[in-house]
Amino acid sequence: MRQRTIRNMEEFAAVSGISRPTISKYFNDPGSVRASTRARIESALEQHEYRPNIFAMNQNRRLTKNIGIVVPYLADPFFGEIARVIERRCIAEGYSPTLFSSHGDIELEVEILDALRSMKPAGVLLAPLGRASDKRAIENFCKHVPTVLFDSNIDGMGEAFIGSDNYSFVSQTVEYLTRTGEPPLFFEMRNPANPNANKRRSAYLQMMDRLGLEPTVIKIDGEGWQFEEIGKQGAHALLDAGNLPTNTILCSNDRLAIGFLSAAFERGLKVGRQPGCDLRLASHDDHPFARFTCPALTTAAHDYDNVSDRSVETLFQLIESGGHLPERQETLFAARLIMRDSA
Amino acid sequence: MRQRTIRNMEEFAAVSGISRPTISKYFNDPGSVRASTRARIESALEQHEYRPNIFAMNQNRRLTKNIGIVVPYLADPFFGEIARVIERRCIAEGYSPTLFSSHGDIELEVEILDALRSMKPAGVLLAPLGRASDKRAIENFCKHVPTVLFDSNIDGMGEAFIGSDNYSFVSQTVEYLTRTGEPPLFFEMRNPANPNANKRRSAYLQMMDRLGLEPTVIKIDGEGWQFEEIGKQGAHALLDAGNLPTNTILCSNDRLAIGFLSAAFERGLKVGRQPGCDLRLASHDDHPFARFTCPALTTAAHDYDNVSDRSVETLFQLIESGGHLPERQETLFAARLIMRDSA
DNA sequence: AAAAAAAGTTTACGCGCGTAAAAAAAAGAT
DNA sequence: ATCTTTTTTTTACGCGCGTAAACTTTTTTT
Repeated sequence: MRQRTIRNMEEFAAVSGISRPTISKYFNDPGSVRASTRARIESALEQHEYRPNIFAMNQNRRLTKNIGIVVPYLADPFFGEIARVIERRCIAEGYSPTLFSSHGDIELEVEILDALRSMKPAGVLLAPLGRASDKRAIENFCKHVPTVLFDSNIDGMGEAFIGSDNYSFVSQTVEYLTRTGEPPLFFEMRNPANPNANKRRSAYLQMMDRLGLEPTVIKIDGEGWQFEEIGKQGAHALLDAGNLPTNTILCSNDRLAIGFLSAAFERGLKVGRQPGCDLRLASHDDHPFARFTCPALTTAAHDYDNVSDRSVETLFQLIESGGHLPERQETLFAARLIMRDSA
Repeated sequence: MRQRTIRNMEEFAAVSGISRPTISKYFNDPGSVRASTRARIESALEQHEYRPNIFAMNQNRRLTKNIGIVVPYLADPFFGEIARVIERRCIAEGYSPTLFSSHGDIELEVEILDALRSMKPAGVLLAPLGRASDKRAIENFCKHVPTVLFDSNIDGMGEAFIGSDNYSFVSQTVEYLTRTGEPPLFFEMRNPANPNANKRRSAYLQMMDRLGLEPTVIKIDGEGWQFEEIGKQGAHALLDAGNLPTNTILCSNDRLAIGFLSAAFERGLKVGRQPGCDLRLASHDDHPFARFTCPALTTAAHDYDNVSDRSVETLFQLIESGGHLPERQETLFAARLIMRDSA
C-alpha cells in the first residue's frame, strides 16, 4: 500500500525486483523457489497487497485448484454440518471448495453440474438428489469431471461412493427395540427421494423376517423436503386411525421422527421407554437436533467424521491418480446406536 | 455432439456460420442480437453443446455476473433457509451466486472476503459474524466491492443494511407475555456474537421500564455456535438455582429456547400457557424448527421474505447505480408474533 | 425505390497469467 | 579457484474471450 496499487503480476514483479515467471512459480507452489527469493517475494507482498487474478490463472491451467461440493438440500442441518466439515478439510489441503445446494430441485441440480463443468474443477464431491436425479446428466458429468459420490449412491456413477451402511442402521435399531420391548413398525414416506430410504425399508423387512416377526410398513403421503411437516401430518393420520399393531415406531429418518414427536406431544401421548409411556420412537441419522427433541431421540448415528474424511481423502486420491480409479469403490460405514430417552 | 467437440468460441462461430463478435454479444445478452440470428445460434447450440469459458469471460469483463453470499454459520438452518431464498432470487435475475459460510470463524471470514475480492463480484450480500468480525477487514472489503449487509448490522459498513427490527421483536413478545400472564425474565448468552442480541436486551430493558416492571436478565455461559447446547446447560443451571422471580422466560433467540425446552422436559417441567404448566417460554426468530418443538414455540418471526427480497433488490439497485448509493440505507422489517403453545 | 437505421462481419488488439526454451547468474561441491 | 548443479532471468508465445473501429449487409422508414 506504500506505492500506488499493483495492477498485475508484471508490476508486482517490478516492485519486488524479481522476474515474473519466478513470481508465477511462487504462487503455484511457494516451496518451489529458493528460500531467499521466497522471503523477498513475501516481504514485497506485505507492503503491496497484490493477489494474482484467479481468472487468468485458471484459464491457462489445465487443472484448477477448485473443488465442487454439491448437496441436495442445504437448509437441512444434516447437510449443513457435512458441508461444513468437508469444506474445512478441502481448505486445509489448499483447495478452494465451492458449495452448491440443489435445493431439492432436479433442474437446479443439472444446472449446477453444468456450471461446475465450466469451472474445470480438480474434482467434485456430489451428494445427488437421488431417485429424482437426472441420471443421464449425472453420468455425463462424471465422464468429464473426477467425481466422488457421497451420502446417496447411484449405481455405477462416479469413481467412488462413500456413505453409510443402511443395513447396519436398521439392524441395530430393530434388534434393540425388539430386545427391550415390542417389535417396531416402520414409518416412512411413500415416495422417498433418497435411495437410502429404500435400503432401510428392505433392511427392516429382512430383519423382521430373520427374527420371525410380522413386519408393518406405514407409508405416509407428502412430497418435497419438508420432512418434519410430512412426518407430523403422517403421525396424526396414523394415530387418528388407531389400532396400531405395536407401541413402537421406527422412523426411516430423524426428521420424520421430529415431526412424529411433535404430533404425539400435541395429542398428549407420552413417548419414551419409561413405564407409563404410550409409545416408543426411534429413528436413524442422528440429526444435529436429535439430542434436543422432547424426549431426546434414540437413533442410529452416521459415522459423520469417517464419511466426510473418507470422502475427501478418496477425492484427493482420485485427483492425484489423474481422475480415474482402477475400479469403482464403494465404502460404507457402520452406524452407532445412540440410546436416548425416546425408546 | 454431431461433430467433434467444440474447443472455443472461434470454432463455434465457424460451425454456426456466424461471426465470433456476434456470438460474444449473444452470450452477454441474448436479446441484443436479431431474432433470426439468435435462432441460428441457439439451434447450433443444441447440436454442439458449447459453453464459453467463464474464466476467459470474466477476465476481460470489468464486472462479472458473480454475486457473493456470505453467512456466518450455514449449519444453522436459519441461515440455510435464508441462503436458499437469496440464491434462487439471484439465479432468477441471471446472476451466478456463490455461497460461503464463515463457519463461525473470524479468520475464515477474512479469507472468504479475500477470495471474494479476487472473484470481481458484481456485488456481495454479507451477513457478518458480528461482534467477532474483523471490522478493519470488512471495512476495507466494502471499499472495493459493492456490499449489502444483512441480518447483522455493523455501523457504517457496506452501502446498505437490511435486517429485522429487534425492538419490534421484543416489544411484541414482552407485551404479549405480560398481558397474558407474568412479565418475563430475559435469557441470553453472556457474550453473544451477534449484535442483534445486544439490541434485544436493550429493547427488553426499555420495554420493562416503560411498563413499570422490574427487569431480570439471566446471562448464561458458553462460547461458539452450539446455541441449543448452551441454552440447555444454561437452563439446567438456572433451574437448579431455583427461586425464579417469574414463571415466564423470554429467550433471546429460538435456538437457546430449543435447548431450554429440552432441559425443562428432562426435569419433568410442563411448559405452556395452559393451566397446570410450570413455565411459559417464548423467544425470537421463528427458526425453521420452532413449530416442531414440544410444545411448539411461541416466538416473534422474522419477515424472511421481505428481508431476503429487499436484500437482493437493494443489491441489484446498488449494482445498477455503479456500486454506490447516495447514502447508506438501513431497512428494518418488523416482526410478527407467532402464538403457539409454549406461552 | 431510395435513404436511413440497425445489425453483422472483418480485423485487430489487449486482458493477466502459464509456460517453454535458452541464457545468465547464484549456490554448492571438489 | 574451477566445475557442476540449481535457480533465476529473458524472451516469446498462447489461452479464450471482450471489444473497438471501419466496413458491409440487412432491415426499417418514408
